[in-house]
Amino acid sequence: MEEQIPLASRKEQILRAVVSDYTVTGIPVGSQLLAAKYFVALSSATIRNELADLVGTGYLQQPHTSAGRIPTDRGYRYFVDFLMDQEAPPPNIRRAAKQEFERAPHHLEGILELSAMVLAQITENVSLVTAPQANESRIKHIDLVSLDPQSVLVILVLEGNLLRQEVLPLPRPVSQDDLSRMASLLNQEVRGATGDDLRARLDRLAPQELEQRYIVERIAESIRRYDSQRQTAVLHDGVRNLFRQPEFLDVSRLEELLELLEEGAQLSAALQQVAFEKDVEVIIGRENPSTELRECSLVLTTYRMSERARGTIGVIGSTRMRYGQVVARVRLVSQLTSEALERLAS
Amino acid sequence: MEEQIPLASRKEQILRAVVSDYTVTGIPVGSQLLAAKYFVALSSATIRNELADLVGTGYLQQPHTSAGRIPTDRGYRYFVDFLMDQEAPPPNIRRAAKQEFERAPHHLEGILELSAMVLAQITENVSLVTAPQANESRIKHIDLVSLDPQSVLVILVLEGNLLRQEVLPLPRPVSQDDLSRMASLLNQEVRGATGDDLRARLDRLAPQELEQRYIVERIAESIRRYDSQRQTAVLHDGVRNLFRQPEFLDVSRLEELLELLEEGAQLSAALQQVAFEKDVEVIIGRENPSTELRECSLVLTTYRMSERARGTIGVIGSTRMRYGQVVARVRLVSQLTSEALERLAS
DNA sequence: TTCTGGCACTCCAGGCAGTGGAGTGCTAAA
DNA sequence: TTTAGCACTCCACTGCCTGGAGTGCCAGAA
Repeated sequence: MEEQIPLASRKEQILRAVVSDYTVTGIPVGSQLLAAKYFVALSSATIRNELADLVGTGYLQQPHTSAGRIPTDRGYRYFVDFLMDQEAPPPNIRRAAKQEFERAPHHLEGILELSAMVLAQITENVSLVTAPQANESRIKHIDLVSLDPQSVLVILVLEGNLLRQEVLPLPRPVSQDDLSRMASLLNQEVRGATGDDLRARLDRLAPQELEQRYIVERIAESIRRYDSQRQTAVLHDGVRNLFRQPEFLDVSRLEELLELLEEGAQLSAALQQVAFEKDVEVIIGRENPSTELRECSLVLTTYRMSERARGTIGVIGSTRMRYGQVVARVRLVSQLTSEALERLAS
Repeated sequence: MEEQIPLASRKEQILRAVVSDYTVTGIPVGSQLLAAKYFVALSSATIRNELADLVGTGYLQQPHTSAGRIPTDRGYRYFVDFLMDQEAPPPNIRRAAKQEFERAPHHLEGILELSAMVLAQITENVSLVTAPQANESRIKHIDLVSLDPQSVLVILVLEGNLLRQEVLPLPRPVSQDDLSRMASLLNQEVRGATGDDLRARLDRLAPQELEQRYIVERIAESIRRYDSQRQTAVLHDGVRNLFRQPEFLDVSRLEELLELLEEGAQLSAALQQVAFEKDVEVIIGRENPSTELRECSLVLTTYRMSERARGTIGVIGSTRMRYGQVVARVRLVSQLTSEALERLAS
């Protein structure tokens, strides 16, 4: 990351105007337009001089000689770091989002899906949400349901009221009554345990009964499998928003992005790296480690479910996005998500 | 549906050749190509005469005067009804699909997602799957987990090992022990009940305890809400397959279809209408009730979960698709899905 | 009657040139 | 330091042309 030398005030104003106008219209911004719309006191020639400087220092670029200017990644970066006004979401949007969350389901997955939906809607971009990371799932409750004498449905309630199920064949027939007894025994013992805890306490938990040992082993395995799956899953919503944007008229760009979304693993890696301390993080174009994302920007932040458990939420879109608006709205949804999830934690 | 008058045999052969070639290459088929590739014994002039007839009777059309022929919806229909060979999926595809299903999860949703994924992959189109319809969900098991003294997590296991959860506030504190007792009581009573059953038997089930009555009421409501939601949900997968097809180079067509997919309700209506008796149903272009789908074909069939419960599974894509191949593969996945689900039923 | 070779015709895709306009850089004067 | 003026560049758009693919039709062959 190279150091940013502050620009002279007027250059800043011009950069801001170019970015603001371009992010809204998508048309390269010329000196005459700037003079007429943003700098009535100045002539277009003066502005041309400044624009030429800004191109020289790498904040702006020209698609071709006789076109207006558009921001470079560096220009966006400067804008985001120093010039951007966070546009507080208008009251109707705020209200609508809140209302959606009032009717939120009482479980993790439902809330995350809702967040993805709302975020996509109010930012008019593609939203991304990961499940809470950085901690292992803890068991809240176990239930054993007999499907037939030789197989049992194991239901795990994890933190966040997350349900997980697994069908296990049994080495020998066990009745529902026995299963129920086993379940209530386990419930007393394992509340709050992680997959690793279970495995460690295996001998203490069930030295006697073969079935019980077997079931506990499989539960431990299931939780750990789930935890590792969860690391890579990235929810998304709002692909249809991309079609409205001229930069995605080129189908190959759309395809690239869609593959990334349906694939997920690469994105996941990018999202992991969002620092928890930071407020909202903006990653612009080529700043992105992955080359597929060189023309995309990410606006990311974290939400919290509990002291330890945090996840990433944000937006992916063209580098030409209304950063001020998007940042504020990502923050809004992150906050609503946190509130909904903290209500779950217990 | 107008009546189909059988075509003379040679016309049929030519129609078949046009459809076969066009569905693979996407290039309008000319008389010379046909003569060289499919009808060595005939001259291109002869074929031209037949082609002109087929255009006259509405089976083929010309994009413009000096182009080759492409099938009309009617041409595809005739092909599908009378000419199509079902191309049995090659052994490696068959095997790969089977393998995927061997590792299928043991619950309805997971299996349906898997079906959508596999079907999209092997047909290289967008797959559609609805949950089983035409019956109300039946309760298999109930569990009550105390979250805090004043709220309870209700877990329902429905047919197909489908989990449903609901958090209920309690009018007054109830301990986990009481909840467990209540749950085991309910389990004995309600196994196999539908939402309506519960409501009908409410007084018999729980005349005494306020909490129990309240919980049973909410369970009944939850199941019925779920049943009605389920009617409209349509899973889909494989949107990225569309990008490879030249007909979707036009972004607006993609957008239309994607909106339909993310919206879901309209599609749902179309899928409901698939007759259970029929084998595989093919709906071509304008045959479709919805105008958004006038350039799309659907290949649909049903899968069965149990005697009463069936769902719809199939593919949506451009009218130019390889019907013979797609039909056979939809049938394959439908069968694998049925097998996986019937293993669940108990 | 059916098929076929021949031929004139149609239409599209792609290349090419011309044009108007938007926007620029530079220079000289205010 | 700003600005008016001007020559210049480049793109987007249009019209034109051309080669080629494919056609329809007709007259003669089978």
